[in-house]
Amino acid sequence: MEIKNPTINDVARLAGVSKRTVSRVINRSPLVGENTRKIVDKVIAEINFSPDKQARGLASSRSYLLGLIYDNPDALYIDQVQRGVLDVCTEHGYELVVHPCHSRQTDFIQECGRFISRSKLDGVIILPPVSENKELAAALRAANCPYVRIASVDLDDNANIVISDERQAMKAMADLFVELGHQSIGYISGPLKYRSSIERKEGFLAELGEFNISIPESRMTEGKNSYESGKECASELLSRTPRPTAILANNDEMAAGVLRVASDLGIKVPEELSVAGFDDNILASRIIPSLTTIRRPVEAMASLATQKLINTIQPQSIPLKFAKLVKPHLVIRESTGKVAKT
Amino acid sequence: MEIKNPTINDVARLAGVSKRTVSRVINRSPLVGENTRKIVDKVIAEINFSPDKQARGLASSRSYLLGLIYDNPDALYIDQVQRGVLDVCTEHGYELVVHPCHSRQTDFIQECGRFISRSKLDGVIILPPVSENKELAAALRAANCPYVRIASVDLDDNANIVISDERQAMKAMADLFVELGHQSIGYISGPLKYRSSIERKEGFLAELGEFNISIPESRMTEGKNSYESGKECASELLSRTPRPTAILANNDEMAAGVLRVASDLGIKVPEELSVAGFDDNILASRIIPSLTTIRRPVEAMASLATQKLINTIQPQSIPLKFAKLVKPHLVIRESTGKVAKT
DNA sequence: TTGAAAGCGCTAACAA
DNA sequence: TTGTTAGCGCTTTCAA
Repeated sequence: MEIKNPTINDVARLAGVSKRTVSRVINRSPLVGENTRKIVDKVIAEINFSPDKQARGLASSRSYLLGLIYDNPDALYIDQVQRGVLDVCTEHGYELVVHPCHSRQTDFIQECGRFISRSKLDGVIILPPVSENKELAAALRAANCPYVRIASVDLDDNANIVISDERQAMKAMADLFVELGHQSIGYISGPLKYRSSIERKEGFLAELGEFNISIPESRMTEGKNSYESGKECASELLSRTPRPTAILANNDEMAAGVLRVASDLGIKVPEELSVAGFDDNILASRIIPSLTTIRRPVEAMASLATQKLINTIQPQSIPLKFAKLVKPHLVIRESTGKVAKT
Repeated sequence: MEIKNPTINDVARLAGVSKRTVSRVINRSPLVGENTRKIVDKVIAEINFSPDKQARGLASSRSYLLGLIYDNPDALYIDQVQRGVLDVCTEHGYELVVHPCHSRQTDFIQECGRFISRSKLDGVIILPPVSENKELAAALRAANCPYVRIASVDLDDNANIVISDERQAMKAMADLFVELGHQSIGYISGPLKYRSSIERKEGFLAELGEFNISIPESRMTEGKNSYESGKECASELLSRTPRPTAILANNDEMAAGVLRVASDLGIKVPEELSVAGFDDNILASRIIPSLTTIRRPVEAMASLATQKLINTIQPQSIPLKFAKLVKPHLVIRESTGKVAKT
């Protein structure tokens, strides 16, 4: 009792009702008789009908497509996000269209706009660091395009953002450094044009301050979050006298750069130098010595963001305990140890 | 002279021609007068019109959506592929929908079918190791869904596949091992249910054979391509007497496992043990010692696959020198060295 | 609670 | 070379 490509008309005919009624059943309208609904549902199941997205979209000006906008070189992070997003997407009949972009590009905002309009995306999820871009958010709001940002600072309404409390995580990292007895600490920040870099730096410094430890300017450098820049910053910090006994980098890539420089200089980690990063990317657990770092619940954040987005698109479709803040946590491995006794 | 949401009707009216003619211009039909075309193009530019994908799709039963099917844990690989695909996609007005899947799942084929039909994908690109799945390819062919596979062995028509010549690359790796003087070599293969694992293994062994070097069964293990299984296999191989002076793993993840075990056992790399992998993923260049490995031109392969796919969907749209075979190449780093003199 | 009919923006037979 | 006219499969006024 199957039909090749069943349409709403087939269902209507077979169920002995009108198209309109079938449409109501599909869209869970409450204005359908208990009995009628049953009959229609039965036919739908029998001929294995599922509504055509394009037709639906054309008629209702929706696409059932969500977009993912990012300008982030960390492939592992992207991959985890995609999986988290897709989990929720498929569950609710949405599909995910990816869009790596170049936020430095001059027509970046328009370019994103074109991306959204050319496929009539129902909404987008924006990853850091693009998520910090005010202009983009403003353009999206102006274009009436639902969006959710994933970020590390609170820069939007609850419905439009998922935040990881990185300040709090850095506090834990500072506590660890203190506990291990480090006083002479080097810090490699991310680009300070990003709020997240500032957030992490401030969180770390503030907590150290609680223990009356401060980091002089000469032991703070600004990196670019890349492996290469991690190496450059590490070379600089490790040439200082006295040499820091510990270095914290804004991410694992740069921390890997620190490990490399230390190895080249014959400095033993963690005996002579403790090193830590942020992200817990694949490197962190594989590198030798394995890296103490901070892990964000990336997939969970992505899922939450997607739920919020879908809830904006079709209100009340997902009953949510809409947490806004997610807690990263410290992962202690081999690269950190007690400061050497003098 | 802009219109809020210009449609084909606006263009037709303003250009003083019929809808049909505008449609012809949009679709580059040759059956349009030189003059008419100019006028229409001018109007299109003036009011910034771009055809609605959904409407187009509904009418022509196409979606301008391509799918990416994979079941591969290497995030970096996926990321590179996505970028390669998107490069070509956007250029030709297509969008990319991602679909990580579970090929062990029993209803895997149907699940992919649903993915394709629910968004009426115009075609899909399949990554290894799913790309080796015969059933999937057969189902796609039966469903008349254009596809291109990325693989390491020739298992389809030229139009449907892009191959990396991994056998050839493994030959180069074997040459290196021989050149460095290794005779006692350990090998960690990938799961031998995958053709690519077999291909790499055979390529390596065959070339060694050319130099009258053979690897006894006791120095060959079958890994699962994971870091953990790399560690297990390495423990096994390194407990053999005499100990191998070199170990080649089917991928970088497992090679990283070998480095870890060697480090734990106090075996110096490369002085006492040479190690090499395959993939050149992010680990390879960051880990200490950095890993000798093989790099495939992943982005280029992905772009080529996409061009082939689009060419299948709309014949002759891309003039192509349709290469089928792509050459990976050896990347020599710190983890390999001359065998220790006895 | 249900149905008839008019589109959504585009493509594609068929004519002219 | 160009236009007329139906739809594609669905949603949605409006009326019953």
